[in-house]
Amino acid sequence: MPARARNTQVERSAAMRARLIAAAKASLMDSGYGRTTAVEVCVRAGVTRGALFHHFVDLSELFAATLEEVCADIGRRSKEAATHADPRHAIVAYIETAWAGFGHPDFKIAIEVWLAARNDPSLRKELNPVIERFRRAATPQLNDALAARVGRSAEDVAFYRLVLEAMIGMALGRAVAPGSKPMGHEDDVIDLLKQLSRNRPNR
Amino acid sequence: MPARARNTQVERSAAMRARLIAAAKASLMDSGYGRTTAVEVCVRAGVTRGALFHHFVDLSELFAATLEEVCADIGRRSKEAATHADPRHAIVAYIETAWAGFGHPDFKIAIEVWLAARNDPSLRKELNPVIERFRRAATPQLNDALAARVGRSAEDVAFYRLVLEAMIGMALGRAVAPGSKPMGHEDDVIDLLKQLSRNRPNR
DNA sequence: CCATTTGCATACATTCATGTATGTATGTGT
DNA sequence: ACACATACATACATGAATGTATGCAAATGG
Repeated sequence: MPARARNTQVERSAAMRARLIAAAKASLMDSGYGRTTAVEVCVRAGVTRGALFHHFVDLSELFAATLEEVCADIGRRSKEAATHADPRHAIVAYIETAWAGFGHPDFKIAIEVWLAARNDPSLRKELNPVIERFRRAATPQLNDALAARVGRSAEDVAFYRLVLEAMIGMALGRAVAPGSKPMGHEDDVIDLLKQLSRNRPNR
Repeated sequence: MPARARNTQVERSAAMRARLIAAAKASLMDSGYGRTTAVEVCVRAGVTRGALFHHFVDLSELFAATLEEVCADIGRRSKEAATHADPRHAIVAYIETAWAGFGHPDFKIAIEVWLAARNDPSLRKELNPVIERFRRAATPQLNDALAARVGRSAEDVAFYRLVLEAMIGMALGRAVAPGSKPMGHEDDVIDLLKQLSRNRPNR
């Protein structure tokens, strides 16, 4: 294949699509869903709305793609963190990997879109597959690999839920804080969770 | 004072104001902030927008009044629950009273408005006093009565934060669930928290 | 090298929500 | 009873956001 002077058309197209998604993420990050309009996204991406509606038939489709990317990021970060996690305590390791995902500022994007989907039926329909996949992945009864890590007894599952809900609560707190700044006590809570998990009756 | 055949003007005015707030709560509850418009509220209240803008100069003002009422409800429910709570374990009692507030479906209304305030500067300005009051009330370092209940050591505060964040996480989960239905594991998590608090090193 | 597709911009039509200005009837104080 | 205020409705002006239809230049392929 001959060396091309410029990028091929499909490459630039994919790059534009990625730029639009990145712009949507940025806008969601610091303006929230309510103010993430088509023009807002396009201004950030440096294109007109023509470009946007060429790549996405709908705003809902753009948001779905955005949520998908954010979820993928969360998963990737968690996976990457898992390689460094404490191998002796499965739950402690899980806490670290999960917090690598939920504790990241980008999780605010997921919250924004997710919450918005409740109201907009079109958006909800578009987001449904992504959300459902995420929900299944986070439910020990439906995800055996997860159950293997966090345990299967009722107490284990309850503790797992506690960990998750606390993380989500802190992520929400960050999302509503001006500038999405982390609250002061996040690390304290995570440390406490690890400590509690170490002291739990053995499985 | 002679018995009046009809309500006085100010009474009916206050009733109308209350009806508008109730309509806003209902709309926020099942349509979310994004779809809670002036017409939506007024249709539910059975009046025209003239009535709304007569009682509230702004939509932001309506939302502020709504959030204030919801926060008051939460406080009232917590206070009421406190009379029934376990008197032997302060933290256990606190968990019960707090969950009486956060666990109530109406908390979704607070989440909706609160999150929206991040984007809308006018709304944020209007809501700021209510939010700030709430934040102070929920911070042991700033609320001595609370500190007396949950403890003052670093570990105590961390545990208190864990309780709170988990409750908020569950409230959010309920808010994004279709129909705002409670998730299955809420009571399990609350029970676990109580159990954990009983096993904590004494203060 | 020409025909066609692709990628994006421009312009338009439509919807919808806000806020304001104005009108009116009913209650209220003197 | 009369002047005035209050409570709400009606009508209007404006702005913003969406989605679509159209236009054009560049890339692709036969």
